[in-house]
Order: sequence, then structure tokens, then C-alpha cells
Amino acid sequence: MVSMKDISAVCGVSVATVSKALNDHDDIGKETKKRIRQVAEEMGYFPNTAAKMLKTHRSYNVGVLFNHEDYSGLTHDYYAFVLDSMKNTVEEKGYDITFVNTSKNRAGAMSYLEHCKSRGFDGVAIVCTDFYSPEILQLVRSGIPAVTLDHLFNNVSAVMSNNVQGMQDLLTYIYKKGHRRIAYIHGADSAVTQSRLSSFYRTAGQLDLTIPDEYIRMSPYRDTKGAYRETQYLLDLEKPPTCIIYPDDFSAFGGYNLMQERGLRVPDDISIAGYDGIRIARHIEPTLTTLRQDTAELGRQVGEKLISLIEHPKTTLVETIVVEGHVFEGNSVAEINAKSTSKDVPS
Amino acid sequence: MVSMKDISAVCGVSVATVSKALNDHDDIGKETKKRIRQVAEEMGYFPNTAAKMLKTHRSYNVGVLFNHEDYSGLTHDYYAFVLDSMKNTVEEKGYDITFVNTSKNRAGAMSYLEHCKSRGFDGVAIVCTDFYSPEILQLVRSGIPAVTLDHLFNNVSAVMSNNVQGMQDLLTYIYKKGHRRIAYIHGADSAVTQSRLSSFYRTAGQLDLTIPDEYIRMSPYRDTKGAYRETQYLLDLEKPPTCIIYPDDFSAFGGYNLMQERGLRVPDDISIAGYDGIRIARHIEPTLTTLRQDTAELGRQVGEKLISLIEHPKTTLVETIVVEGHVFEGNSVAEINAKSTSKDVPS
DNA sequence: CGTATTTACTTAATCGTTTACCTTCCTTTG
DNA sequence: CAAAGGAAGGTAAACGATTAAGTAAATACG
Repeated sequence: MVSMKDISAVCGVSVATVSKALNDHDDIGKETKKRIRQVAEEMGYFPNTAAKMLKTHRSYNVGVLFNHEDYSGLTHDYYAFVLDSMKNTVEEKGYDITFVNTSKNRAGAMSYLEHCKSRGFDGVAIVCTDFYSPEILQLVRSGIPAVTLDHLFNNVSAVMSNNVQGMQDLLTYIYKKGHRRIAYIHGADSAVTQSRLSSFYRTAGQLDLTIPDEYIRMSPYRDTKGAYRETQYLLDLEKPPTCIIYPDDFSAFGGYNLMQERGLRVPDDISIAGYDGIRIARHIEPTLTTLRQDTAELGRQVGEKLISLIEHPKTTLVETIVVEGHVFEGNSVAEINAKSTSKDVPS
Repeated sequence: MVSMKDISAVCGVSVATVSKALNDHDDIGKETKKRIRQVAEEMGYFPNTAAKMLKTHRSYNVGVLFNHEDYSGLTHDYYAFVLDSMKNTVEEKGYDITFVNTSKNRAGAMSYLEHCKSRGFDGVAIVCTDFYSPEILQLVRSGIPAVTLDHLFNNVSAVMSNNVQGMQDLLTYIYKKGHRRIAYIHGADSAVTQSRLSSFYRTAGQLDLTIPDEYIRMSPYRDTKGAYRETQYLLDLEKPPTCIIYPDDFSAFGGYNLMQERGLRVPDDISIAGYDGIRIARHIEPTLTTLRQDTAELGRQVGEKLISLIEHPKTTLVETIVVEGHVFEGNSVAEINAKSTSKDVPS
């Protein structure tokens, strides 16, 4: 690898001059600068990141935390798409992305924070992880520039998909389609689940919908079998719902399977809605009505906020950025006559 | 950050002694070693990767090339799963993963190779990219340890999903189910497509199947609309196929849509098969019969080969590792009476 | 007992950059 | 014309590690 030393030799100047020329300092003459740069180009010079890092304490590399206990973010459409968008955003600004992990190094196991410091990451995006682990707490409290996705910490910037508005929009959409008996199978407990669930209740209240307790079920995210089971429960109720909202699109397919099996047509006999807006859901008939989260925007915001925190730590606000989703109108929710009001539903 | 200097001060030894103690060299006394290590632990020491890299020319970081022109690997199930598996494999061995890109740095745009050298990657996995670009050629010819996925270069280790065997198995399976009129919508031209297509023809020959030209169609990968169109063409033939093989699972859903629309039941009226074995395909009824590629194994092999090339460059063979997939038997391919032989099919 | 070897460290150079602080050589300016 | 200031570049230390080579003391050996 050609270094500044090599260039300095060729140009007959000192290494310092080369460095300054390449970094466009203004105490180097125009001609010299030009010559040095040209020679650097010709010799195929590019800087040694390690050396640069060592001196400047800047890596132009950001870590991304992507290890959930239950699944890898990579295998999860939502997170993968957010990461993809974030990747494009930060690469555009000259940063690279490295996965943060907690596995062994030559010097034994390191925590997330230790890994970040050891690698000299300029910042870290906490996208998909167990937010309640002590290691994550240690990380966000360390003061390293950080942005979380869909989780709030004190004094840490966050980008949040608006689950409250999302659920409200979705439920309202379904309501407007004439549905009054609407069940919601929510995911396992988490901040996101809480938001959606409380928004569901609040919106139902505003719409004057009475939701019987048995219409609220739980099934883990992306668990088609679980969704299938809960759908079974719901359909077997004395007064089954006319529409079921699933924890996510994946789960919705689990419900859909049962409908198929029972010869129920979607949406003619029963309506379903998902959440997320994963790609495949737009490509299978009946296309799934779902709340499509704006993964491109979420990723962009995470990336931009993070870099802003890195580059302008003083003037960048620590804030929560809320990104709106929108109802993707597939054809899995039927227009029906609102013949039964909420009063008909046993509570 | 606490450095070796700090430790050396506390322990009253030289920095060299600290380094050697921590790296377990055998010219340091047992007691001293123990003490130094303990102090290091207490002080929360962990090595500065940049400094280490600068001296040792080892980064314990591998690059992964993941930028296709048409799509990001992250948004593609097959690649995302391979990456996930590879990530786990290399992290287990103490390596990190950074995405290789070609975008701007302080010093202007860099090629893939320049990026790799600048960052000091120990190796690079070329997973999802345009293999015909000059930059990729430059990269693989540079001699940096590299492993490609599903593409062969001279003198570069490759991990390949066995598309020849895969297509043979899939077609044979379908044949054994009694199908004789089998169409294949293949993907856009690529090495992978070539393998599958030629294997399709060869296997058909072996099975004594005559495949009329109009049974071979093209539709880009993961293009549900295209698959829909080609399915239309096939179903409208005078003698339509009894089974259609799609370029991938995603596309298969495109075909499925048309069946639904026309009131054709899968598999009773028409059979379909995909390729890849993406997760969702196993969770929607009728579950898709497909050739499931072993992404976990593919990723593991890429990771292991790469690290082996890095750590034992002399003794590691440059070779092509072939990973077998297997037919995932869903219920989208019906058992039928082989009432029509290949002879019935107009050629 | 004197020399050779081993043990346990220390010294100092080095990796490739950056940058504070000099040093020259000019150009101004009163 | 002397002093001051600016322009252009050089010197050398530093970032945090690694490692070849050196050294002093302890041990082994003939």
C-alpha cells in the first residue's frame, strides 16, 4: 500500500506537507498542492484508516446493533428494510456500517459498549435488540452518539414508527368500511405492542366501539401457528368478529390459512388486516390491507440523526423523531353494511 | 479509554511487558502476568483496534459485498439469510462484518478494492453484486482473501448452491408426482439461471419428457407481475402445463394470483413449484413446494472458507464448495395419474 | 568457580497520519 | 531601510499498540 511517505519521496516534500495538501489545509501553496494530489492519484494512494483513526479518533464507521434474542434482524423484513435504507443514507455521507456484537475477541468477551469503543465507532444505531438488557443500558448511558429505533431511553435520540397513529388509522379505516365487530390479536408484550394496544382501545372508544374482552388476543409476532390458533378461537365465538387485526403481516397469513381451510373467503366472509406492510403482502391476492410502516424513511432518519449527532454534537437536539405509516389498502377488508352497531356486541 | 500505558503505570512495568502479558507471550513471569491481567480487567481495558491494526495488519474485520444494481441483498430473503448465517459464523470466530461500498470518503470515491484496503479488511465475501463489473474483477484479482457466493471466478474460492442438482431434484419430484406437462418460467439470464435451465433440459431428457418450446418462458426474478403474465400465456396454451415451475417463490405467488383469479385451485387444478424456500412460503396454504436452498449452510461455508483463507493462506485450498438444497414438499404439487405421456405433448 | 544459559524484563523503533510549533524567505510599511 | 508580518513548508511528537534486540539477574553446567 502506498503511503504518504512514498508520495513525499516522489514529490520531494515532507510527509506533513503531503498530509496537509491532501487534507486541503491552507498553508500549502496552490501549485504544490496540485502536484501532490496528482501524484497521490497516480500512485493510487488512499488513506490508511487505522492510522487515521488512531490520530483523529474518528472512524467514519458506525455500529449497528441487530441481535435480538429471538431472531436476527436480518431475517426480519421490517428491520432489514430499515437497515437497508439506513445503510444507503450513511454510506452517502461517507460512513461505513459494521455490526456490533458481543462475541469473543482476542481479549475475551466484550460488551456492546466495549466493542464499540474498541472498534472506535463514531456512533451506534440500536435497531433490533433486547432493550432491557443491562448491556444496552450501559451502551446508551455511555454518551456515545446513539439512536434507537422504536424504543425510548432517557436522553437518547429515537426514531419511532408512529404506532399510535398507525393503529388509529388502521382501526378507523376498518370502522369506516362498516366493521363494528373488530378483534385484535396483538403481539407479545413490548413497548410497541403497548402503543398499538392502547391506541386500539382509545380509538375504539372514540369510535364508540365496544370491544368485548374476548376479542383481544395475544400471539407472538410472526408466529403463523399462534395466529392460526387465536383465529380459531375468535371464529368459534358465539359472535365472531367480522374483521381481525393481526400482530403483523406474517401472522395475518396464519389466520388466512384457517379461513381457507374453513372455506371462508377473504374478504367476503371475513376481513383481515395486518401490520408492517411487508413486500410479499402486496403481491398475494387478496392483497393484505395493512398498516405499512415507512421503513425507507425510518432508516433515513436513523442514519441522518446519528450522523448529525456525530458531526454536530453541540447543536443537534436529542429528540424523538416520529415517522408516520399509512394504511395500505389491499383487498382483505370488505366494505360491509354497518348493520350491527357496537351495542349488539356482548360485552 | 484506558491504554496499556495506564496499566503499565499502575503495575510499575513497561508497556511492552503489558502487551506481552496480555498476549500471553511466554517471556513474562507467571505472577506478573496474572497481576497485569487482573489490573487490566479492573481498569476496564480493551485494546484499541486501530492501533493494533496499524501494527499487525490484521483487522479481524471482513467486508461483505452486498450491493446489487437491481436490489439490495438486505431486502432479499435468500441473501439476507445467507448473510445472517455468515455473520454468526464469523462473529463466533472473533471477526466483525462491515459492508463494502464504493461511495465517497474524505478522499473522494474509492473502488471496492480501495475500500477494502483502506479499511484493512482481512478478507471479503462477495455475496450479492454485479459479478461482471470491472471493479469486482479488480477486487478478486487483487489477491485479498475472497469467497464468492453463487459465482465462479478463476482462482477464487466459491460457495455455490447446487442449482443443477436442485433443479434435477425438483423436476424429478414433480415427474414422480405424475406430471408430464411441466413448464418452467426461468429468471433473467445469469450464471444461476443457466445452471437451472440446462439442468431442467437435461433432466427432462433423462426422464424422457419432451418439453415444448412454449413451455419455457422468462420472467425476471421476484417479479410477481411478470410471473403472472407468463402464467397467463401458459394457461392459455392449447395444451397448458399441469405444473409450472417459477423462477423463485416470490414469482410463484404471482402465478398463484392468476390461478385464484381464474378460480383454479392449487394443486387440484394446476400445480406450481417455486425455488428458494423463503420462509413465508412455508406458512401460506397451500404451502409451496419448492427447492429450498440451505441458506444456513451456505452462509456458514462462506464464513468458514473465508476465515480459513485468512488464517491459513498456505494450506487452504482455493476450491468450490457446493451446498445441496432439498425439495421442500409443500402441497402445491398434486399427485396425478400420468395419463398423458410426453408423447401427447405437441412439440 | 567462571562461563553459558535461561528468565524476565526494558528499550526503542515502527506502523501511517495528524498537527502544534518552528524556520525560512518574502513582502510590507512607517 | 529595519522591523514586522505573512506565506509555504519542515520538524518532531503523538496516537496505542507490537516486537526485535538488548540487559541484568538468576540458574545451570563442566
